[in-house]
Amino acid sequence: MIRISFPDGAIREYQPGVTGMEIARSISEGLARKVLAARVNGEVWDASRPITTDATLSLLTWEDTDGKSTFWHSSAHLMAEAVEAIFPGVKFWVGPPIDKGFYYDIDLGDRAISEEQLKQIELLMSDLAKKNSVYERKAVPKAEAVSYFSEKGDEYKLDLLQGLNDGEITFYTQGNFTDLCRGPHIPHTGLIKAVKLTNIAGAYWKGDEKNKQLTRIYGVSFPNQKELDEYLLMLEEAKKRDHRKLGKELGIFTFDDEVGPGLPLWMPNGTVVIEELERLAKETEQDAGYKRVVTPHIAKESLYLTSGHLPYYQESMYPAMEMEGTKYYLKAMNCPHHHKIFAAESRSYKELPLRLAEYGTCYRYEQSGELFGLMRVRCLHMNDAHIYCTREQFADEFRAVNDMYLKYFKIFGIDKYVMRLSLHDPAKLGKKYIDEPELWLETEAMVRRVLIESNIPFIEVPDEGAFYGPKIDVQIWSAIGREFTLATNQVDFAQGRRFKLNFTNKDNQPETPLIIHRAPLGTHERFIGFLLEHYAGKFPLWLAPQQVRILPISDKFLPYAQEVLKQLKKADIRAELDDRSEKIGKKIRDTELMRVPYMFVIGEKEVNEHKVAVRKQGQGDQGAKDVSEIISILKNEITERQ
RNA sequence: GCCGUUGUAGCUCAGUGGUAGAGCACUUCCUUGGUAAGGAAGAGGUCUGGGGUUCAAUUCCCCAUAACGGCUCCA
Repeated sequence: MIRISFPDGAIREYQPGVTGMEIARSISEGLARKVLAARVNGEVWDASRPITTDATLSLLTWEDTDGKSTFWHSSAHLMAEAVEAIFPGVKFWVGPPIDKGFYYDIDLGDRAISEEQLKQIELLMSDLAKKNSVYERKAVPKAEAVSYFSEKGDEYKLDLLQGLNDGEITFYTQGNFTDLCRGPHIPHTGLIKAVKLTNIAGAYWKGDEKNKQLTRIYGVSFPNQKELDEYLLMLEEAKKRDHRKLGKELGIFTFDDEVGPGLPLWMPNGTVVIEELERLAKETEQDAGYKRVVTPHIAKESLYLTSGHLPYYQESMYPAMEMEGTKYYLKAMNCPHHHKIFAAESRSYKELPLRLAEYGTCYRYEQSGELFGLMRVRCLHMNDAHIYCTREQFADEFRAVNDMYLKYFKIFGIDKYVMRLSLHDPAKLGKKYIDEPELWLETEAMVRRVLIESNIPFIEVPDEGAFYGPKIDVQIWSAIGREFTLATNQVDFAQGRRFKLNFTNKDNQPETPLIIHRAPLGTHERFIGFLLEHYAGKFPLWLAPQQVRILPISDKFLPYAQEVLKQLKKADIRAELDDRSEKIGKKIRDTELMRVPYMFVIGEKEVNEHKVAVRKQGQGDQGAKDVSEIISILKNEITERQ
């Protein structure tokens, strides 16, 4: 007998060779029907795979992340079976589960899949699922696997096989489809009750743009129709939060073909948000000892040769313009300009840390296919600053920058993000990374220590650093699930030297400062795009382009409404008067749709009592208040940035 | 940049090988109504741009361009 330990601590004995499914059945039929896979000694297995030794066991269902992944992986195989039936002779690359669903990369030869055919594949998948085909696992000697795929002429699977050793190669077969696959899989196709193929896209083989492009089909599947319906509904809801849609509806920004792709035009409402963000940044930076600077949008070629950005990033910069025989570039980053301000005067250690801040305008020639609403643009305004400090000052400065991030995130209620510490790869020193092995290790350790001491959860990723030093990125996700770096905090021990920056230290010796690049609010573009989605267009009062709209019930009350408007403006509250001859219901609806936080309804009663009927966006009538009283409430809410 | 899809009024979208339509928005008039759409009339389009096929192209084909879905990239 073998001893099986369960997650609840129970230990039961079974015959050697018992399967996860058999154990499930011994517990209850209901459980057995739900089991998708089994975690045996920490490894996810087919529920049908025999267990021969003592083991810990968790039975995985749809409720488990690994259960879901297995389910989607099996769904990818089911899709492949359907695709192969409709397009005989296609070749498959890989078909993994992803965050929400699965995909399969397919070489269709010179064929293409139309939307209708996608529907057809989806229908066939449902039919095939109903056959309850079992996913059968078979261990195959490498030679046999190679000859199988050689015969098929499948260079993709042969390529996969190259990386595998004899003895670890398995095939899975369900219905008419056999695939080289590590597994595991769910018991049978009948568990897949609802399928939706979401989109078709091109994807480079092995993710390398030099390689051939395969066709990728994305899909998602569920154990019942209800969950699929809910998922589709959720997607619809997410689309409503999309900053591109909200930005248009709320008059925040627009694009124009004649201006150019990726060059946003900020409309009056969006400009208000920009100005409020800048006000916040200026206040915060002033408190933190920053000094503001302003630099031009262009610079001579030599500046970027000194910085090292040319030629490495030339492709991402707008082409040079030539003036009197000299090349000028639109700036893609502010740092070289700031370094020149540092270099403009002789510096003493007494001046450090020197913190130079600028909402700098940068232009980057992002690839056309990369542009994405406000999140990825070609003209951006960075909440940029560079801190020049000594090595001794570094940790404190870095910590202060981190504290600033957290302060901002609290104001905006940002809690869904991941802090990512990007490190260098020692093998690429001198190539991708500046060749300063000790400085790398030293600064990485400093950064890591600051994060740990500040109790900030973070993940570490190797080989993602900037060429001049390690960095911390704050990763966020857009409404439709795309990942972006919202803010960045970077160490730079390279550019100080490149620009021959130095300060005179206590020993009267020149010393190169360490530099911190930081952009806690990222760029106006990405940050406002993010905020639109984060707030679903409902900006807090202090950020709202329009804070109050006055809604007279009839034209008779316009004079009093004008009076109230005057008082609001005097109090520096962004207010407008809806003086259209519309009914109050209509005015309220329009104001609600524009997400104006406060409405002041004015009728006969309010005029007589010298009040306004306050209505809050999304919350309805709040009762009548004295004008001066509500103004002081709003002023407080604005000042506190609630 | 690559693969795929799309481009019709300010917005959302119908539609057709014989020079175009709806709703909302806009203008004017009527209405003066108490917490999410009052009524009427009107104005508004080089059907993304350029070529081609055709007696005739917004519609079919090609190229360009932009957006969208991905891939790649992201200082």
